[in-house]
Amino acid sequence: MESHLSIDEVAKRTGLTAYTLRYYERIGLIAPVARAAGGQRRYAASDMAWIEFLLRLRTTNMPIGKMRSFAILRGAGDSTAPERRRMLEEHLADVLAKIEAMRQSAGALQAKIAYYRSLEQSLAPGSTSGKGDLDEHSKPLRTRHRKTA
Amino acid sequence: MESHLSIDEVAKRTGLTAYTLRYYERIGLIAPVARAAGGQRRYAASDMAWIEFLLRLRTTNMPIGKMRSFAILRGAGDSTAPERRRMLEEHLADVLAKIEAMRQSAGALQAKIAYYRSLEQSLAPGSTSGKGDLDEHSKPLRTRHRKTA
DNA sequence: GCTTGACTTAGAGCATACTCTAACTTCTAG
DNA sequence: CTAGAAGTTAGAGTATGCTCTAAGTCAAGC
Repeated sequence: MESHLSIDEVAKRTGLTAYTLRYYERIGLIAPVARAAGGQRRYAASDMAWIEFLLRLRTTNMPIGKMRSFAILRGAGDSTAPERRRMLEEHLADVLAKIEAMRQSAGALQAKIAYYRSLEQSLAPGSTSGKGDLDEHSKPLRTRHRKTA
Repeated sequence: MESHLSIDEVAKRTGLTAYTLRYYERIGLIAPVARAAGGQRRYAASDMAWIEFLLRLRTTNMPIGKMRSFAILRGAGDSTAPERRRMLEEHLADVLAKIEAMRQSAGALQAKIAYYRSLEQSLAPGSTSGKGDLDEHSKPLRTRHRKTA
């Protein structure tokens, strides 16, 4: 295990930029990383594991503020494990709901695409029936955004 | 069909705020809505259908800029249908990829939660073996963010 | 006629998440 | 020894997506 990666190495491996890695450290998402002589960052394997976990949270749209809270709890020791678990459970529920919402909408997009295809069929050859306004369908929709918390 | 909803009605039905509805109209996401005497907006059923479609795009994280492009093509008539279809197909591919990424990460979260649970088991009763640093696992990760376009 | 309340507009302000600049230091190679 | 590449910091700037304010208009009720 190479427990001494430079910031550029880490950037390459994680897909984050060096800017972002420093930013995450500044705001407390990543604990202060070890330094080589001269002050350069040297990332340990444990730093990498944590960053990878952060990226999982980011992939699932956890806001940075919550990631920070989580990071702080983590820094406070094992006694915060239950609270961290609860945070993850809550987040997971959000994630699963979001996945389901996206699946639904992906289905609607597929239907729309199919509709466009059939429309192109009836327009391309020479059917002069081109006077339908398009966009005649959509299933009911239920979304709620504001003041739901 | 009540083809004459006020902005507040539409806000209630869509979960958007009146602010957001006006904003969407201003930036060209929604075509200028019909007005009652006095200038007040009156949304037709077709407006509602379009807004619901926009919400599908939003749910699937399409940026407003792309929605705008789509809206403009739509306003340009049926001849732009093929291009719109291509846009949707591209977007759908993104969405499916995102869903898969989220599914993966949701799995990792579940594993983490299970880990916390077992940890709590071994910490709660009175096992004084509480000196493991936690967080010892994570599967490989592959993400790419910058300069991939 | 006057107030009230819901609407209108243009434009300012805010939250989130980076992204970059400026000025400086330090390591490495020739 | 010196040039260049790569790193450092604090802080400014940018993109996105709203969200709200200020000032004004309009219809309806008292």
